[in-house]
Amino acid sequence: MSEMKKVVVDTEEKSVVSKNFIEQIIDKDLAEGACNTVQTRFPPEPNGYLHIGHAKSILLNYGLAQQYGGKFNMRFDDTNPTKEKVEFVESIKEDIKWLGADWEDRLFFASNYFEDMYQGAIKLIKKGKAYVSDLTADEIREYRGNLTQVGKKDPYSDRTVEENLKLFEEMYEGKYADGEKVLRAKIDMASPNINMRDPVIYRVAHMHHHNTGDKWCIYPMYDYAHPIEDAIEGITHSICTLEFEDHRPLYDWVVRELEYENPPKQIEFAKLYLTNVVTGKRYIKKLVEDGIVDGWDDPRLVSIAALRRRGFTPESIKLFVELCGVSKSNSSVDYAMLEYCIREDLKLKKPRVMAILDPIKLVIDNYPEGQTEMLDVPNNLENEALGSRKVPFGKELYIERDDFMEEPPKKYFRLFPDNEVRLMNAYFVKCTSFIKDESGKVVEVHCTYDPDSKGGNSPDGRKVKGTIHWVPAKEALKAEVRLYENIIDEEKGVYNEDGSLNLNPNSLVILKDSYVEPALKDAKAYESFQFVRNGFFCVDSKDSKDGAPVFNRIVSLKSSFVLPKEN
RNA sequence: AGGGCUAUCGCCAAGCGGUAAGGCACAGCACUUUGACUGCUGCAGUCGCUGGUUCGAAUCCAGCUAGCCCUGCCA
Repeated sequence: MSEMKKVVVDTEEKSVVSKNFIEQIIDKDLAEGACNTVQTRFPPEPNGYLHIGHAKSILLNYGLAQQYGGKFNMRFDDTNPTKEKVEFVESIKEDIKWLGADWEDRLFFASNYFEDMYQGAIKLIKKGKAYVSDLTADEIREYRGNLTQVGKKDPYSDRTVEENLKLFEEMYEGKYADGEKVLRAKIDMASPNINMRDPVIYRVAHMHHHNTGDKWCIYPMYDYAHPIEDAIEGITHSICTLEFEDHRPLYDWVVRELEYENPPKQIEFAKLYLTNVVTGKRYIKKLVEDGIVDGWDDPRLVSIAALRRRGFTPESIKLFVELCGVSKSNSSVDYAMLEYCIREDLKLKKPRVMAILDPIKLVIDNYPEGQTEMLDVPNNLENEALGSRKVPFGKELYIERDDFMEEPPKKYFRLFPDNEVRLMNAYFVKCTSFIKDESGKVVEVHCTYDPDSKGGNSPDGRKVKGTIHWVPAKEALKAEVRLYENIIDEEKGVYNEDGSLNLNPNSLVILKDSYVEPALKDAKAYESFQFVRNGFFCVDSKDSKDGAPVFNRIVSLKSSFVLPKEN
């Protein structure tokens, strides 16, 4: 795995790849002695599946730790039992491992710090910096004011330290019902930053917690809990997304009032958005419910599980995240960039095999009846280490329907009457005739081959312009192939005017009559290949059966060939 | 009495007062047993707008405009 070194000074070119703004902050902190090591973390709430956006955060945090010789923690931010589920902690761990971010022995749960947080709250109360309020949720909202109006003093904010201590302990003991009392930080009801208007830091929730069971019935709020979690773990740079910028004053307030040494620093960056994809939980939920996708890991989605199933690799995602960069401006990265990354990762690593997606039969009239030759075909011309394989060749083959035209337009150099092309890795072949059915559809193409051109070159030195791929009709394996397009209709954007998703009706095309080389019969789940001229494909992990793989197209190959429009 | 943040090519993104990096996309040429790959070439006379400071401004100052975020006992 390559180092995530950013300051690559190419002595030849004298070019310098500059650091992103977070690296610049860390460099400065290190230089000024604000910290002498780097400790980062990824702190998801276990309330859903991870997606490509999370991958950016994971890889950013992990990469920074690596780059600075620091450490990376995995931490579940499980401070709200009403939303969290164990099934998600497992899937999240699996996804992060797959991405290659290694937390070593540092797997933590915010819930393991509940005692520290409780003690911290008592400390705040004793300092006169927190109080118990009896206001209802509605009243708190009302007292808070709004964007243009300052808040009003909470009538309970003048309770004595002793009274607050007693009340808070009673909250802890379970004397109060959910919502009856909260603990508030005493800051400034007139602050222009609404987060500072005496934020609630503890609420009552009589609920079973996946980690702490029934031990607690009061739970800390994110704004109070998060800085404590970071401080306890010795996090130096607490990296989160832009929407938390307004929370930073509160983050700093907590760290300061609780008097933590080596206070962690919160840094915010812009989330990764991709064009033409859906990441919203409720939208995906609806897609699943409506049967439009077959689950959270449907290959058209961009959850980590979906990307994995589609055939993306951790390396490709890492490359993608690096190419996207890190900044503070909201942006939406073109899906084409992701496609570039997976092609880039796979092109030298995977065997290039032949598969016919939409078959039409090709008969070589002068080829001996019943003869089969086993051709030795290199797996990847650009990577000899991948070796070679045997591909049977015979009188009857399948070729792509697109590779034959009765009346070709200009610049068409595939098969058409009287034209000679090369069958990849095999022979030159010249089209002699074709057969149509009653409806006029071509059902069979006939040709003759040049026995001297075995391997794909003619000894007389004549050239052909086109090379097409094929599969032996008898030995080929019939396989289901699934072609994908963005689930969103690219022309009109993600949402319709009524807020519904603007779905692409062609996002999934299932081909039931495709043929692949016999060598692919035992391909295993997640194994991927380049289907020459058709793209990169991956064996579906859900629907493949032994000896009957189903192939997902990960991405097509680029192509500058466009068939001229009819008429 | 609103606050915070952002704005550089179609999409990302460097740039940190000395005269617009790079990647993706796109286009063209060459090569080609993948119309792929690879190689080469092209692709911002200008940095949201308007003023100002300066020998010099994307960079500093002022004012404006646009977009995003914030009024959970969610994270």
